[in-house]
Amino acid sequence: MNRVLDHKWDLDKKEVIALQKTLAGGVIREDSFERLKYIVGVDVAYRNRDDIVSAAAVVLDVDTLDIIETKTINDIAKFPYIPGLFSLRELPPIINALEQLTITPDLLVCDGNGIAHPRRFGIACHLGILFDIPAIGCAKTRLTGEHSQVGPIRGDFVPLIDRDEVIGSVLRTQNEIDPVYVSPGHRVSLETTRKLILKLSPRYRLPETTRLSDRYARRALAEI
DNA sequence: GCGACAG
DNA sequence: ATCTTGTCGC
Ligand SMILES: [Mg+2]
Repeated sequence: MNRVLDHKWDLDKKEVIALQKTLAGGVIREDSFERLKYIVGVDVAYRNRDDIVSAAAVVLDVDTLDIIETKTINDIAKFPYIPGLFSLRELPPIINALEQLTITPDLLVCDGNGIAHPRRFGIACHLGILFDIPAIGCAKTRLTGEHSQVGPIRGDFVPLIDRDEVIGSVLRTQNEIDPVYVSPGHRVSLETTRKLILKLSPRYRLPETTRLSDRYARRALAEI
């Protein structure tokens, strides 16, 4: 698969924020896709000792959740982790892994937020925009936004709100288990984002895409 | 200035 | 996210 857009990555904090504000204008928050058959989960594993990182892209069939294709790559971290600028650290290796895939996936699932971000441009938006492919984000903890308490049953959810705007959902994927924070990344609506994450999380708190990509990335890092 | 803060 | 020893359980 190939990018339809690219930009400089060697930027300082100030430049990244400016870039996010510019690219955020291109994010599409409504459903805009033909089909959602092949779903790809992406994640990165880190080794602090030498800053070597491994990224994995795992393609699943959305209906059976069977693994269709997987690719892993090794790289070096070139940007620190800064809340709000997460995509600059994690996206380079992820893009590298995605470009190794022979299949062009219909949906990108990120381990982090989409528009549930201070500038409405989390990692799922950034990745979705670069490939112009539908994307959604599923974070384990909150970055920004407020919400009321969510019900205890799988499927229960409450809106995540920031500055009078709904930016995502706090979704219970398993009964009695901590909820996740889901938000649109690109070309997917709030409702479809919830429906997809729920479908991808039939047995565990996190979607299979996130669980598998995390596992493959760590396995690759352990081998070098 | 203080507190918050995806992975 | 990673670091980090032993320890509990199947
Ligand atoms: Mg991760």
